[in-house]
Amino acid sequence: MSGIKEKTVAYIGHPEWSSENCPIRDVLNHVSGKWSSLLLTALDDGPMRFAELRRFVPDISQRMLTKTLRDLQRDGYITRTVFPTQPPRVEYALTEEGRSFLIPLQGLIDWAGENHWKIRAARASFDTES
Amino acid sequence: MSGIKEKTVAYIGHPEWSSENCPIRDVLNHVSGKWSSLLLTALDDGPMRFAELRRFVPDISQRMLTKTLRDLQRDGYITRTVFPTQPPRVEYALTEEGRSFLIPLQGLIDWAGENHWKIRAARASFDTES
DNA sequence: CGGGATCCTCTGTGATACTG
DNA sequence: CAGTATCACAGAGGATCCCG
Repeated sequence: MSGIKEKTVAYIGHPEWSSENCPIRDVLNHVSGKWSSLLLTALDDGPMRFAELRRFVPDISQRMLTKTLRDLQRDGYITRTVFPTQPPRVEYALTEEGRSFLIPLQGLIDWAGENHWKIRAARASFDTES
Repeated sequence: MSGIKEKTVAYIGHPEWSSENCPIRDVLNHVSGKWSSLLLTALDDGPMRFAELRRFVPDISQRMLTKTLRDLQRDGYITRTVFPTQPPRVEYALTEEGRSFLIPLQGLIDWAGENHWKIRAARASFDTES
């Protein structure tokens, strides 16, 4: 009995929190985004530039990289620093908030690494039975 | 230094894991779903019936409830048991896998509960500055 | 280098009505 | 009660071209 339900109920019950306003959903929607968690983990070792991030996540489009970074900045997970050189230099770095978020996120990533084979197996079994 | 980047790189680097096959993305896509994590936490106290879950999450549509439950079952997070009574009775329950998933999930939910005000504040500040 | 602007596709989600 | 079927839509994400 972990008590997870009670904590969740406290939010769901409140009509005020329903859907949009629910803080849980609010946070989860960022983990959810196809690239958010990836970019946050990329910045764990220190600031990175736009092109560096693009190389780190080879299959992201420029559009999505820009958009995801702006969203993360908007929510205070990262900072964006422009150095007025020629050519321009822009660095992205984790905030304290972003860094603290990596802790619970890592728990999830570890779980995924250890259990994804079970998921695949379950899925395969489910699909053949149907 | 949490080492989260190295663990992630191990997956991203591998061409084999890119996007679809990446186990991290695979798991995160389920936490992401608008209702998945909510339903999993709901089942933490024990099995529940379809209508019970619907009452627990008032703003979910029948369609999404059905679909999300089937997806969770497919991936082995929950079981679906049909009692051939009249009227029919169907119970959903966590598997061991589903139960173990709640542990890292709770870490994220706790973080959300503690930090969502910072996110809101950062967002508001970002929007007014622009 | 670090994006912005535009157009397009596809998936997730919702509303509604119907069924064993 | 516990769903299925159909239609509709918004937004996520991608492709491409352009710019200071």
